[in-house]
Amino acid sequence: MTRGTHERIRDTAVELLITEGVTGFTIDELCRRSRVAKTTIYRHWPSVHDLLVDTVASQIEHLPTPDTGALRSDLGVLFGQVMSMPEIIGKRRMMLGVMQAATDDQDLRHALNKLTRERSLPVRNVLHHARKRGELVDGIAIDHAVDLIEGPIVYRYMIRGDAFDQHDLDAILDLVVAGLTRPPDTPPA
Amino acid sequence: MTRGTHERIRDTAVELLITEGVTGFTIDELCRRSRVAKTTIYRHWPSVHDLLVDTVASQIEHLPTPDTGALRSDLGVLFGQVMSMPEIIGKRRMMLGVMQAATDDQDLRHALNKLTRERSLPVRNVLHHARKRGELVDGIAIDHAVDLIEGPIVYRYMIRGDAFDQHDLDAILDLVVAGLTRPPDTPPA
DNA sequence: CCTGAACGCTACTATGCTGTAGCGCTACTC
DNA sequence: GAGTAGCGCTACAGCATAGTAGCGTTCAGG
Repeated sequence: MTRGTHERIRDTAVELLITEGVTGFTIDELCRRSRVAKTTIYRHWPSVHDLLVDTVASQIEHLPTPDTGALRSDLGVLFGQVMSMPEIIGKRRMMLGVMQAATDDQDLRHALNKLTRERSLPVRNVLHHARKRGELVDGIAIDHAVDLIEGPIVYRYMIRGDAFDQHDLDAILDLVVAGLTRPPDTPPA
Repeated sequence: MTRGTHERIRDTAVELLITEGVTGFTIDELCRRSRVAKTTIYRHWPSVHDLLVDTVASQIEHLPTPDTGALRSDLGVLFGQVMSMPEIIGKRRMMLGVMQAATDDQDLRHALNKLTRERSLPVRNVLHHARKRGELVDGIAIDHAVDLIEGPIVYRYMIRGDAFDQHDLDAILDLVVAGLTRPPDTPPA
């Protein structure tokens, strides 16, 4: 009965999407890699488009929210572990391709929105914790704070494609937190 | 002699790249839009790859560096005018496609690097001015400051594809400048 | 043993793309 | 008036892709 056929296709599809991107996400190539017949793939998914959307949606991952008691160290833990995932740097091609394809494809856009929303959830959480502790400067919108934190990191590794070591990460987080938090001697309003 | 053939192809190529992105950048489609024969296009460029690289390279634009005497207002002027360009939002698809294609293509990568470097030049300039005036906190690397400024803006409009009005821009710039500059009552070291 | 589900395989249609060959037309130049 | 540069047009080869048809094979379960 080869129960694992569906899973094998799905796993190979994930690997193919990550290594080759959207433009290389091909049924023929998927056949070669998975050693599954093309007709079998079409027995599981009606079209390559549906398979692509499914594959993108499967990339959702739920990250834990650190709670060290201070915004700066929370962010250090959060992005430290994100950056240490070896596979994330390899997802650059995938993400760029999906983002571009999503401009023309509503299904992909929905899947991608879920991905990015889920991805930034821990950042939102640690920001809310910081606000409860009175760390945050008054009047900061959480949305803008999320942009401020994720923007430089994503920009550097995704857009520019530059290397990104621990020193860079610390420097950027220091600057960001300096803009978001009140000076240590300033009491909450 | 139809002197304008080369220019007509080039102009249509720019329009095609912007509206359809890299995946839609096709010789056949270029023929349809420019009303120029396919053979004629190949008489001007040896391959579609060369034409694409040329088209990307032609998108370089030199922005003036504002000098209002303060970092915050410099950035306000700079990004205010960048955001007001109506065509820039339409270049999202193009940029995403080019960035993805650049991961596999050295020529495209060079062209893209020139583009982004030229694009961030005014930001670097106003940061150097701010440093000379003593506005910047000591020890900040200009590279990191550029990431901090451009990152959130690019992230929001390019990655998330969200709307971006004057209020959002001001809020983000306020936060960024707060992290980069010393408090008003602190004298330079 | 028989049936049916799941899968493999080959072949096929249809499309769209790159790049080239060959021929003809026009208009400028000498 | 002859030559020539630039261009248009049709046709083609070659390739990759999406998706389908038809038939054979394997294997579990009754």
